[in-house]
Amino acid sequence: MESIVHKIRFLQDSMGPAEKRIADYILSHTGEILPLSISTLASACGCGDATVVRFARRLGLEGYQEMKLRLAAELSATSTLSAEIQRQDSCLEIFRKRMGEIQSSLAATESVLDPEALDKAAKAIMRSERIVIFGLGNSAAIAQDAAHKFLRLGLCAQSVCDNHMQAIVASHLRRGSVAVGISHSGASRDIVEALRLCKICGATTVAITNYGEAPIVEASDIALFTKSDETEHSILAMSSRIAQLAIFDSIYTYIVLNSDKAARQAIANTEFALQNKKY
Amino acid sequence: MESIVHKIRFLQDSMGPAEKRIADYILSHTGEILPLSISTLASACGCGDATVVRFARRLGLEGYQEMKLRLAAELSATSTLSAEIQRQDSCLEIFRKRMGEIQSSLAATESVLDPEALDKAAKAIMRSERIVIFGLGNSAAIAQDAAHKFLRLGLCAQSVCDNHMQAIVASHLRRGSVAVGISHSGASRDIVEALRLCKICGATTVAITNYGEAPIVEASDIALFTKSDETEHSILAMSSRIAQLAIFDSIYTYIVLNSDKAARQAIANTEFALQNKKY
DNA sequence: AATAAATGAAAATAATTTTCATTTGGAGCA
DNA sequence: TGCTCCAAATGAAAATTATTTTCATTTATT
Repeated sequence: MESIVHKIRFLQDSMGPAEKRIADYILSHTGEILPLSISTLASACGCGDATVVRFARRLGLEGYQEMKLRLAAELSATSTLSAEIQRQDSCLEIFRKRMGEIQSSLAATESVLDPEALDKAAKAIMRSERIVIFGLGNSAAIAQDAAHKFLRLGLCAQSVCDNHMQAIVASHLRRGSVAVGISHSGASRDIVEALRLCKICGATTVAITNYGEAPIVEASDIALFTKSDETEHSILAMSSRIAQLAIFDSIYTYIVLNSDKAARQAIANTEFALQNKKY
Repeated sequence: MESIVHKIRFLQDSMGPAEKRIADYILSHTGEILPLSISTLASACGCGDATVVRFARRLGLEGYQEMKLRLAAELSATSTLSAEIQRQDSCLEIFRKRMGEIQSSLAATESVLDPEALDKAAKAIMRSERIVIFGLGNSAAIAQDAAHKFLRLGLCAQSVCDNHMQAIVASHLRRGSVAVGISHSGASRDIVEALRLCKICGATTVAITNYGEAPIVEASDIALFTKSDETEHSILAMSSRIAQLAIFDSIYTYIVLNSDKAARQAIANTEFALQNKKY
């Protein structure tokens, strides 16, 4: 199940001029296609009806009808972002609108995430003998959450959220360790420095950031990018933080699925150990 | 913009028998309507084509076509939860599937969240002279993140993630303070005890949990519920954690929007103070 | 029995798909 | 270079299919 819009973009170059016009038109007027009949669309693109049908078939669909249905489905999935949060909104309305932002940020992150880098990071963490995760401010909570996850798996993980401690810990890492630095801006001085130090000491370094050009990227062996469009009120980069959480969660899940019985046992042990903390 | 399915359910009773059959059929075969032509559907419902058109018009739509488009859009919004995470999935595929879980958990949370309780909690926090947030394990990261947010607003907030400290801090609260306890299960002994103590001391207590019957609810003045369907691999209640984050984010945003200039200035000051921590 | 609402068959309209003749852009060759 | 041939691409129109409208009939209600 793939996105039609993606597919159009992908196949665009292998099309003849008339079909390419259709592709262009749909990509630039995606939202306005739905009410158009095939002949309206065809004449808007200066081509015959048949070409539109062929175009739909090329996308692997039954015909124009199905294309419209699929587009409708996709648009609804994408267009939750419409609503701007307003001053008089109730808290629940804000929640609802935030949901949309979260969703679109996750979708954007999915499209920029490098699949190989992600797998590589997961494998490195799974096999490492020690994992340290650096975060400050905003990102400290994420670092802590990630460490918590990995600890439950029985891995030797630790979050370090104090810039002095980060320097100290970094300087004692070695080959076989993995260091993860989290910084939305990618420009957090202490995090970047710590990661550089880790690299010098031979550890594998992973960066999680929102910006491709950021200093933190150079200090990392593996870079994982989130994506969020910061609007006025998302000063705290809320949705990029959720994308970060989701990245760690995927890595966690990947490790659970790909590790031996021992790791599963470790999870069970954790559960058991926590049982008597509850009513 | 209302849901077609909702509308059908709502209008169902005011319809004649033939239209009601259509309503029944659509409600019980929602997913299978899309490829059907109007006459196929009509004969499946034992009625004429015209009745189907009338049915669509009654829903406020142009005709059968538009109804199908709307249904397609709605279905896609609902049916993201389909994919189970599999052992051989790549990390990115896991990410993609997690996105769906997050989305459906947020939607479920939105539907169980009590709007008044949420506004009440936000107002209590906005006006309080001191805010403490309790979390342990999983929830510690959320508590920390929330405290971080409120601190940026210039509020007197603090996360406490050590059960001794929780008891100590709780015992010193008083009227005008707000205590927030986060526990997915709602049964975390230390959190519940701390919250009880807070209540005795006169503080306003807020609980964030996934279960309506949980002990933590009784210890709270205001209860906010998340909702997540825990499947096999969501042991760590990932998606409920995201719902918790989103709740705090909504509260944060609400406060930003509803407070005076001073709070906005506080945010700006925070940004400024952090500037020289970056490259 | 009178009336209004509901309904479906069939006609009218509209949309989509198929067919097929024409065009277009090379590739091969003298 | 100019020519022929071929395959791919294209659109007009025909054929098919789907949707909508009309209107006579049925059904329920007063």
